[in-house]
Formats: sequence, structure tokens, C-alpha cells
Amino acid sequence: MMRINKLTDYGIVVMTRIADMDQSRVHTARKISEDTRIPLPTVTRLLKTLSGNGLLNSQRGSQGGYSLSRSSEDISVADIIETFEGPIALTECSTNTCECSYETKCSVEEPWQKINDTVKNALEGISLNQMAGKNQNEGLLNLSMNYSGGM
Amino acid sequence: MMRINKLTDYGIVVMTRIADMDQSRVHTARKISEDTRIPLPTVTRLLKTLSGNGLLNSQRGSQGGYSLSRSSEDISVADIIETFEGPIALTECSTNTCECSYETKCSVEEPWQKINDTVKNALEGISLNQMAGKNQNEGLLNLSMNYSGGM
DNA sequence: TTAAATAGGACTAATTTGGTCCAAATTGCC
DNA sequence: GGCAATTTGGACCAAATTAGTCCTATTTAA
Repeated sequence: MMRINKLTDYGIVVMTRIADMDQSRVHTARKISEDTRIPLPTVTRLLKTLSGNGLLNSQRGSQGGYSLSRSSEDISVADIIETFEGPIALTECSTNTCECSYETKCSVEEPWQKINDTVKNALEGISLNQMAGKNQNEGLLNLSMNYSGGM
Repeated sequence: MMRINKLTDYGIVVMTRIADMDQSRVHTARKISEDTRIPLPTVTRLLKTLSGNGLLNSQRGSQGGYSLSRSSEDISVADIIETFEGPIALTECSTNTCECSYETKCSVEEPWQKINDTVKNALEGISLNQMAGKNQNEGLLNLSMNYSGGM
């Protein structure tokens, strides 16, 4: 079915959850597990991966926890996917290290790279902010507020 | 790495190969296997799947073989992928039968459908003709134009 | 010092995928 | 009519990947 892995999917859920929480504080694995109902051992692993790859900041020790390393507008779905699955590459031919063993495969290499770029662009174009719920109900309000915000 | 399955990849190679052959004749599994260097048992399985899903016509018996059921311009990469992997759905939430078991997951459903549509559109925009060698130099120029980018 | 956290990694079970093979049905040709 | 060349359908197993858990070490606030 050509889908992303379950853990990647969970990873996006976890990130979305954190994006929805108070940005001025850190949040523990336990709390995130309770909120998302994803089992704690799995959540801890997800968080370790996410912080290891720089998408989350972590603070150890008592009162520790995790927080976004950047604004949710500056984190894309592609960032999260790549954290769990490495570079987005629909086929081996999509990468620059294509080692085609079948004759006709190579004639297919260039098209695949274009396809891949298209998919990648699409995923890079969605920010965590868009995934999160905050703006869901008041998207139009935010729009007008942007004017008074004074850019 | 979020990639399509190997068999799907092979399926595209096989279809591309057939698109490059004489359209007025049918082509045997054996010949296609030799051309692509994909093992015969695997090729026969691919061809069965492809004809079973209507992308190829098959003719049984001596002098039998396979041929494209439609013009190569009317077969998309998405068609082939869906033949092997079912509907394009990056996550369960991308389908209309989403049964989210985790609380926050559902807030993520709508964005995923948009992402999915974008990817799907991209893949539907590439014809087998573009993959095949015939138009190798100019076929893909319009690929980027097919992607509207707007979410 | 202790309790609450994260960090790192090993390990196993479950699932999916890749690949092969066999028996049956169909068709053209001698 | 019989044979040879095909596709058809499905079963089967091995290999690879993925999901999920657990243990121990380290860090830090109170």
C-alpha cells in the first residue's frame, strides 16, 4: 500500500501533540504517552529518535522532558519522515547512488528522480503547524491578526 | 525509507519494457525476463498481477503472450503502483476508512488526506510513455507543471 | 541522597515481502 | 488428436523488515 511505517506515523502524532502543548515548558514521555495513548516504551523510543535527530530538545533529570527545537512552522512533515526513514527515496533509482542491475531499469532512473522530487516537495511543504490543531477552529481569525501583527 | 516495494518497482520496469516493444504483437514472459534480467518466475507473477488488474491483455496458449491493454500514454505510474499495492495511502488516515485509535491522531487526518492527494496527483501525472525510452529526452518536462504545489 | 527523567542499545516477536514452484487450463500447429 | 508453448491460480517457504519491549547508565532538581 506504499505507506510510511507505523512508527513514523506515530512520530508525527507525537510531534503534533507536542506542537499543541505549551511551548514554554518541556513535556515528559509519560505525559505524551497518556495523551496519545501510544504505549510508553514506544513513545520513549520515538522521542529519543526525534531528539537524537535534532527535531526535539531534551532536558534530562527531574523536571526534564522534551520540547520542539524549532517553531512548529519551521518543521515539515518531510523532516519527521526523514528522521525515521532516512532520505525520501521511493526507489533505489531515486537516489544518486543508483546501482541498477537490470537492463531497462536505468532508462527509468531519471523519471524516478523527478517523481521523487515531486513527492518530496509536497511533504516539505506541510509544516507541523498545519498538522497541529491550534489553528483548526480559528484559521480566519489568525489571518486578520496577521495584519495587525506588523511584519 | 518510505519506498515502494521491490515487486512494484519491477512491475514498472516490466511495463516500461513492454511499452518499448512492438505494440502490434504479444510478448512472452520468457522474453521479458530475458530482456529485463528479472528471474522468470518473478516475471510471470508480475505479469499475472498486471493482466489480472487490467493493465495488460493476455493471450493464452502457443503464440500467446502479453500486450498493453491501453496506449502507454493512458497508463500512469499510479496505475501500476496501485495494481501491486492497492490504493495509494501513506497512512491509514489517508483513506476514508480511517479508524484512529489514538486521541490526537484524528486531528491529523485531514492534513494527511491533502498530503496523500498531492502525492497521488504527482504519480497519476506520469504516464508509462514518459517512463519508456521513446520520448526519453522531452517526456518529463511537464512533470513539474503537473504539481500545483498549493495545499 | 533520592526520585524523576532521558540515553543508548540489545533483544525478540510479529508481520511483510520476495521469490519459487506446481498443477490446471488454453491455444496453435503438425 | 496429440504435443508443445503459453497463461492461470494458488500454495508455500525463506528472508528481510518492522514493531515493540526491556535493561542499565546517566543526568538533574529538590
